[in-house]
Amino acid sequence: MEESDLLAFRRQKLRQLLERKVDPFGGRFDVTGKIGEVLQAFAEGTRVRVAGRITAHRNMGKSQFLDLSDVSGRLQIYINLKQLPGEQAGIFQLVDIGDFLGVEGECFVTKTGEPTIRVEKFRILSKTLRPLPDKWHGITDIEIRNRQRYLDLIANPASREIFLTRSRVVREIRQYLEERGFLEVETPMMQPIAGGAAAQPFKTHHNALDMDLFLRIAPELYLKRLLVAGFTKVFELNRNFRNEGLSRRHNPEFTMLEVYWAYADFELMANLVEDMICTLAERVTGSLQIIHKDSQGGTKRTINLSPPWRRARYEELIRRVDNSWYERDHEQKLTRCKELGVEVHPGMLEFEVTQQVFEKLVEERTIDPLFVTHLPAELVPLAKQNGENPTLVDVYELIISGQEISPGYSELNDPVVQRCRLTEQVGEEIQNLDEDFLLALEHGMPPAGGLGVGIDRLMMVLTGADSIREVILFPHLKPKAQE
RNA sequence: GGGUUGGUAGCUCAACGGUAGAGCAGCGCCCUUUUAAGGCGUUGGUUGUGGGUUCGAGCCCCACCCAACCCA
Repeated sequence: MEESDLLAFRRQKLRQLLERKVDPFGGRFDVTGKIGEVLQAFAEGTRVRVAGRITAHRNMGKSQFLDLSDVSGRLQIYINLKQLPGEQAGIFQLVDIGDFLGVEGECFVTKTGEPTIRVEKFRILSKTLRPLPDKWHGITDIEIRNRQRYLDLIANPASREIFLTRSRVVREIRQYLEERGFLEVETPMMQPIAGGAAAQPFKTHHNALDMDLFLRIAPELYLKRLLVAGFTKVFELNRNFRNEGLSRRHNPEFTMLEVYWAYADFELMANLVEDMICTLAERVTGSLQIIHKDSQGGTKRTINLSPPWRRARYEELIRRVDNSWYERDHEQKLTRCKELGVEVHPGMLEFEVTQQVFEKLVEERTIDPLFVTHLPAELVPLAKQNGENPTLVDVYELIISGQEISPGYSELNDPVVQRCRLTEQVGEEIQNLDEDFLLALEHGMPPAGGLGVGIDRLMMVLTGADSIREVILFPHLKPKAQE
C-alpha cells in the first residue's frame, strides 16, 4: 500500500527530529495546570507551563499564533521565531497541527484581547503521524465518530460536552445516594444463573471450574441477598449485559443504577427517583427545563422536569386511549388495535396486546415525566402484588421523552409466592431457577422498595441525544470488515 | 431479515450520461498581534467492490460490502 504524501511528510519530519537528537515523543512535562485551569487563573506577567495538542496554526511569518487544546479548553500561544533560544526555531519548523507540545512562557493579552502565552521555550511531547480532522467541520461521519471516538472528541465540542456531562451525572448520583445513607456495593457480573430480568444473557466459561457462567443481565437478586443480610440501603451503579440486537436504544452492555431501600415501598422509591433526577438535572444542566435541539439548532422538544411528576394507573392510561378497552374480548381488542394503528401478532396474549397499545399510544407519546403505576402482574414477576387487587403489582414505571427511564417496585419478599412466580417465568427451563436466591429469601427479606435507572437512557434525556451510541464512549459496533 | 437513504481527495462537500472540482489540511514562497488569519503558487482520486448497458458511467441497471434511519 502506498503512503499518501500527507503521511510521508509527517514521517519525514519525525526522522528529521531524530537526526537533530530531539525525542519526538517527549516525556514528563510538569504543567501549571490543565489548559482550562490556566485560563481561569490567567494573569498578565505570570509565567506558566502548559501542554496540549496543537489544534490551529496562524502563521504570520516571524510571528506565529497556535492554539493549544485539551479536554478542558483551548489556549492561544504566541511564538516569535527570533526570540526562541538556540536550535528551537529550527525544530519548530518540524511541528505540525495535531502534535502535542509543552510550552513555557509569560502570560500576556494580545491587542485583540485574547489571553496568550509568549513562548520562551517549548518541547515536542508527541509527534503525530496523521492529520487531525477538518478544523471547522469536524467529523460528521457517524461511523468514524463512533469507531474512532478520540477523533470525535478532539473535533466535536458537543460530543465532549456529552461525555463530560455523563461523568458529572454519575458522580452526582453517587453523591446524592451516599448523602442519604445508601451504601455502594459491588455484586457479581459473572453469575451461574442470569436472573433479575427477562433477557438473553451472554455466556462465558470458567476453565478451572469447567463451568459455564453468564454475564449478568441485572444485579437485582444479589442486592436482595444483601437486604437479607441486614443492609437497609444499598445501591450498585455498574454495567449489565444483554444479548440482544443493537438499536438506537440498545447497546449490549449498558449502565444501570439499582437502589434497594428496606421498609420502603414503590411510592417512596418514586419520590426518591423524582427528587434525584431533579437534583441531577439542576446541578448538571442548571435547569429543570431540558431542551432537545435538532441538527439545525431548532427546538425538537422541551421536557419539563418540574415536580411533582404526574402519576397515573396503567388501567386509567389505557382507558384514556379507549374507554371500553377492558370490556372488549380478545378478538375485539385485536380489531381495535387495527383501528388505532397498533401492530399486533395473532399469537399475542391478552396482556401483551394491551401492553402493545400502552407502548405505542401512551409511552411513545409521553414527553414530560410520568409515573405509571399498578401494572398488570404478568409484566413484572419480581414485584409485590397489590393488597386490594392481586392481578396488579405495586410498581411504578417512569417514562420520560417516550422511553422507560426507571422502574420501581415494592419488592416481593414472600419466598413461597416468589418461587411460584419465578417458576412460571422460567417455564420448562427449570435449571434456570435461582435456588440459591430462593434459599436466601426463606431466611427472610424485609419488605423493601427497589428502583433501577438506565443511565444511558437518562443521559439521552438530559443531553437530547437521539441514539444511545452518542452517550456511550465506545459503543458496540459490528466489527469492521477485514480486507 | 425487509424497506428507505447514503458511500467522491486526509477532512467537509460539489459535479445534466460528455475532460472529476472547491474549501480546509498538506507542500513552496511573502508577511512581527492573528482568531476558520491573509496573499501568490502547488501536490493529491482505481468516485465502496464486482459485473452489465452505452460511442462514453461518479451518475443508468444487477449483485455484493459498509453505514444511518424506519420496520420485524
